Amino acid sequence: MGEPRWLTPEEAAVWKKYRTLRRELHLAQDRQLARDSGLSGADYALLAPLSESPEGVLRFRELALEVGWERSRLSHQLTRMEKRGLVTREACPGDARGAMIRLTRHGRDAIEAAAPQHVEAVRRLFFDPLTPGEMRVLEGFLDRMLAALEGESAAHPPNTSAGKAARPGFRPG
Amino acid sequence: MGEPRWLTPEEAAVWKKYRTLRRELHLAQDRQLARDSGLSGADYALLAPLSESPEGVLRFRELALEVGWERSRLSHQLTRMEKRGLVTREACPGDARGAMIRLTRHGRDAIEAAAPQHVEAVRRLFFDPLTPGEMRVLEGFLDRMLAALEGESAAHPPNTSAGKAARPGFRPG
DNA sequence: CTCCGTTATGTGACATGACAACAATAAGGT
DNA sequence: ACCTTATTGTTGTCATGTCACATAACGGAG
Repeated sequence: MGEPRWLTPEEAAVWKKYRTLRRELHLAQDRQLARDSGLSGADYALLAPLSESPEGVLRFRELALEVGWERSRLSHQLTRMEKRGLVTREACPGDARGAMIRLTRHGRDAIEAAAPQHVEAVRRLFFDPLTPGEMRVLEGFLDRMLAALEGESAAHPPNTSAGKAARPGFRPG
Repeated sequence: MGEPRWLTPEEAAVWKKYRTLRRELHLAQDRQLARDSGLSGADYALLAPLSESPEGVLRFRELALEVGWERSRLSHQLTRMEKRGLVTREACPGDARGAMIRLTRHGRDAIEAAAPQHVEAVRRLFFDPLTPGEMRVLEGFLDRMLAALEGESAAHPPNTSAGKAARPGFRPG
């Protein structure tokens, strides 16, 4: 092993800014959601795809694929949300192992009340500072970085991006 | 308040990719560190600035400023690291409130063993997929997004609305 | 010097999330 | 049918991180 390819000062600065942005943006959005609607970012991430599904119901497996979470994380989060009356679990017809996750009336009310202000926050903090040209550049290296990640741990997390095309709409979290 | 500025399909796709990248990159790096050196990302984040300071000592306040963490988070993490023998706490000369955080021998060994492989991972996953031009573009909007975040804590009206929301995910037009 | 607002750090309670081990069911080969 | 393997979810455990609050010491105004 030779000398590692240390970061240049410029690279170190960018890396530090990236990590700061990641932390602060995440925090700002969680706070905005909690303050304006009493939901956590995790709640919103799950309520959004559920609210977009035809009947407000998704199979556990489908929801996991949609949000790209590990199963245990999803299961824990659903347990917490079930306790708060946001979703319910039902048996899955045709597969006794499966679980259907259903949005409750309360859950739908919550996401619908939360969405406008949350979208506004995403715009203000993320898209408004971007020019259209920059957004394309951004998408380009998001794609390349995600591709680089695929090779990293071959069998670990469920891969969300490569599957179906994104539906028109909004799924923050 | 009128209709929210919902995300376009392109924006929604970029936003989803960004969140996926944030999650997967963070996870990949934590795993790389844990596997190769037994340190967590939080450990590394604190050991790095400590190891770069002249004596391997920083005042709590300086360390907090350096990494940008909340005080309580830093305090908790230092307690855990102290238990594992990575750092020690000492009194601060000249200010009885202060705490000096000192890297132990074990802590220095750990960060020095971890650094080469970690830097290599950062390169592979973050910088290698970027062209030099893209890196400058990236830095530009990192700066602008960070600036947008600064204004956030100041002005934000409490949740006055509860007005009826459009279906989350439904994009008008 | 005393009062008092500010600054510096610590703590407890709780939500979140990763990992590994488990239970149950489905699927597939022989 | 039988045995083996893969899929689906769930759970325990532990590290992390946030919030609200507690504590102590500094520093300036009177």
